[in-house]
Amino acid sequence: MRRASQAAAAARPISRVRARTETLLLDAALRLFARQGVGATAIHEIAAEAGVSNGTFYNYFRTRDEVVEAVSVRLAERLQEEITASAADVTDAAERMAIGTRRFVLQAVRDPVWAAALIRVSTSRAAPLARTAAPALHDLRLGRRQGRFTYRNEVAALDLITGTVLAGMRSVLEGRAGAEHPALVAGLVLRGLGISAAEADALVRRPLP
Amino acid sequence: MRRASQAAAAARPISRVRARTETLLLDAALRLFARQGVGATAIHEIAAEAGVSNGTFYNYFRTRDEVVEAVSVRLAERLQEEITASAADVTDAAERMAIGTRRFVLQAVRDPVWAAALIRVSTSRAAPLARTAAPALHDLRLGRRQGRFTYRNEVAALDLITGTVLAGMRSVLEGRAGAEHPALVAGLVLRGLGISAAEADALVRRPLP
Amino acid sequence: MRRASQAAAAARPISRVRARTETLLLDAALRLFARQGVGATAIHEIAAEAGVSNGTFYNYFRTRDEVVEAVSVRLAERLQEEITASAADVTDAAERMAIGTRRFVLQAVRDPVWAAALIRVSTSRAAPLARTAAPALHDLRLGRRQGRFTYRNEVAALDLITGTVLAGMRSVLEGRAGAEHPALVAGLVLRGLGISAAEADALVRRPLP
Amino acid sequence: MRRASQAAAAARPISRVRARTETLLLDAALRLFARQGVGATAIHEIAAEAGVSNGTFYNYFRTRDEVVEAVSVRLAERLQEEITASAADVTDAAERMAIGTRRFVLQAVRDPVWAAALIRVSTSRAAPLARTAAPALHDLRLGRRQGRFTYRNEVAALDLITGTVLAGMRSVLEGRAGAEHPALVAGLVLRGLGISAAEADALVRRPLP
DNA sequence: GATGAATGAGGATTCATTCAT
DNA sequence: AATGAATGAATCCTCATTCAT
Repeated sequence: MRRASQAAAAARPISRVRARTETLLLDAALRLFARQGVGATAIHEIAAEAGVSNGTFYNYFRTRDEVVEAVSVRLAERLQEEITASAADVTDAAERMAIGTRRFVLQAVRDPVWAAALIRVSTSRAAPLARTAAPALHDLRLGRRQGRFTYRNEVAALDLITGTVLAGMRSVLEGRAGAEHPALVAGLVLRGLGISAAEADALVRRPLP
Repeated sequence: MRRASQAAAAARPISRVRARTETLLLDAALRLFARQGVGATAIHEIAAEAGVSNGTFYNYFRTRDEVVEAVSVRLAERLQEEITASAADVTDAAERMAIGTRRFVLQAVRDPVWAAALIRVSTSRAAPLARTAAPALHDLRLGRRQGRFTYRNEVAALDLITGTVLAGMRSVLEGRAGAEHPALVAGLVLRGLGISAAEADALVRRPLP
Repeated sequence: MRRASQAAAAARPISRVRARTETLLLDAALRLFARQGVGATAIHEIAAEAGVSNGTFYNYFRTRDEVVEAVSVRLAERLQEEITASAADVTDAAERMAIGTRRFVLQAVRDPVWAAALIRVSTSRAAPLARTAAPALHDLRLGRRQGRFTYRNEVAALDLITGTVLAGMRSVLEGRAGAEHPALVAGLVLRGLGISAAEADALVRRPLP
Repeated sequence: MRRASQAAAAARPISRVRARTETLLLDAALRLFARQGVGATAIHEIAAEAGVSNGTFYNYFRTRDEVVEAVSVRLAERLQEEITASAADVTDAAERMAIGTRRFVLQAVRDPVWAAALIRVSTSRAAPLARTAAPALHDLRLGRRQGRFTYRNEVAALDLITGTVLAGMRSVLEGRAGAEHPALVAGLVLRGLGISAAEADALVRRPLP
């Protein structure tokens, strides 16, 4: 991030109208990606869903990939806030993990559109997954340092976490899961990371912050 | 009109030529799905890859979804054989699970095309996943009856198994994983299902049958 | 019609099987033309409707136009028989016309498939109309010689006859007409040709031969 | 956001450009339907004839049937004007009929493209015929109330009028008819409706308004 | 004679993108 | 900033026709 670009940005403050239209477009894209998937969503549909004209889209994004990218960033940002807000002052890695995994699956219950978009986007592009998984990786390492988690390989442990959580979200979206699903999924992940069954149970029963 | 020909006509014996062309098309589709994903593969590409003309495709499949379906079935069938052959006379559910999960991830090492296609297809359609997961479900239930696995919810346990294995396969395909990955992934899954770390380690070290 | 071709035909008498398959194909084509129109009927549909394979069609007709032509001829031939048989020994042109026009419209009641095919074919090609109209033209001229019909122009008079009869057939096919329609249509045509209303009425009430 | 623009947006004011392109496309379609028939006209031909690109067509019509429908409406509209303008202040139904039928056939002489399109369209779809025939039906009923026409059945009488006129137009288009054809056809129709030959002759000789 | 697999030209349709207003 | 008309490449799909068996 160079000074110059910052200065340029400062020089032409984004107008309120422009910001609003961009939000309309991003929200529309997110809804459609969730509903129909990334590949099946046409640009004119996004424009129509946002209530603007076809051409307006191109005042904001140059290509379709650019919207997909922007939507991913937006999804990731919401995640970050989610994670940060939830577990800011929790220091035990196991507890952090219990919170994070449950929040994700819970979010699929609360905001299926968001969850569907996350799944859709994360299966269509490899990049954003890394971004989304960053906090998990952080807690994983923390847990090992704290002697809470025992695992031989970081990549495999991340597979356990991200794979199980994503599958859990899908189960929620497809109606196979009950209200307990966030806790159940979190419990299995914790056991996989070496937490005893009893403690895992206890951890996932604590109220979410 | 002889009996034989009548019977033959009723059975609609698929001609050798027809069977061969269908195989060419399915193999071509599988390769392309693996390489580019389902959504990004045009029908004329499949035809070209199979070395037949554009129109020939439509003598075999009516729509693109129909090929996707056929490819999934084919992938699932290969799995079934794989699983069945590998663990036919293993009775301990934990050992069966150790075999099955390792075989899947190992298969991603050995046949990346197959693995990529499986991942691509399983994220683009919900249906075939159930088919693929059937043996896992069987072993899961068996393990509970045998007192080997402890889990509170079947759906969540399946999320653990399928999610982790799929993520493990992705890690292999994307070059993040080493030669041990099949065993590592299997070990984490077993621990998640309640097997002790020590025993899980032992189970995933046994040579594959 | 040259001797040579007759001799040739005699030399290779059309096999019973061949004649039968041709009939199957022509009947199938006629049904489909009636049902869907000439333009919307694919050759493989004709083959399927006839219960033979795709390629067999081409053992009988070289192009699609050839079937259309053959169907028209067949339609015209049936007409000729119809007309000839019905009015063979009727000498009064007005009565012949009363019979011919009624027979056509009546045929639409009795064999809607035939009628629909005739309409479909006669609007898609100009040629067969002339063939079909030949007997009407003959009776028209006869009537003038007999002093029964008064009209100033032959083309216009033919327009009256063929136009009204075709429109009458359409009304029958489209369900707008009752059982009396053949007689009603015939009566109007006769009056148009100069027969008094009273006599026209009497003529179209006579039983058909 | 001003009132005016809101109202305008609600009314969706068809832009001048849009209206012009639509006219180009409709005119092009009409010419091609006349020249080659409805079924033999490809959409890219219409676009080319109109001088616009292939895709532009689809900004105006969703399917080919939609253009056919639009062309029929357009033809029918022109008819209405024709009829209305010609016979606005003629009260005698027989005279109105003499005018209407002659105008139609005359129009085939003057604007063969229009006439060919009308014939092509009216034989390919049933619906618009009703629209076109509406004025004829009106005059028919008027004539019966005035005691000018005698006919037993309305459907049959309409068959006489529309059938004969269409056949007359075809004769004109196919070069079988002379300059008198409009009057000749009209005369035959009138006689069919019960007008005496002498009076019919007189009526169809009057100059057209 | 019959079969049906293969062909490929041609038509229908979609959609990302440009641009003048 | 927004509009929406126009574009044309790309894809899907159909179907008449050929030909080896």
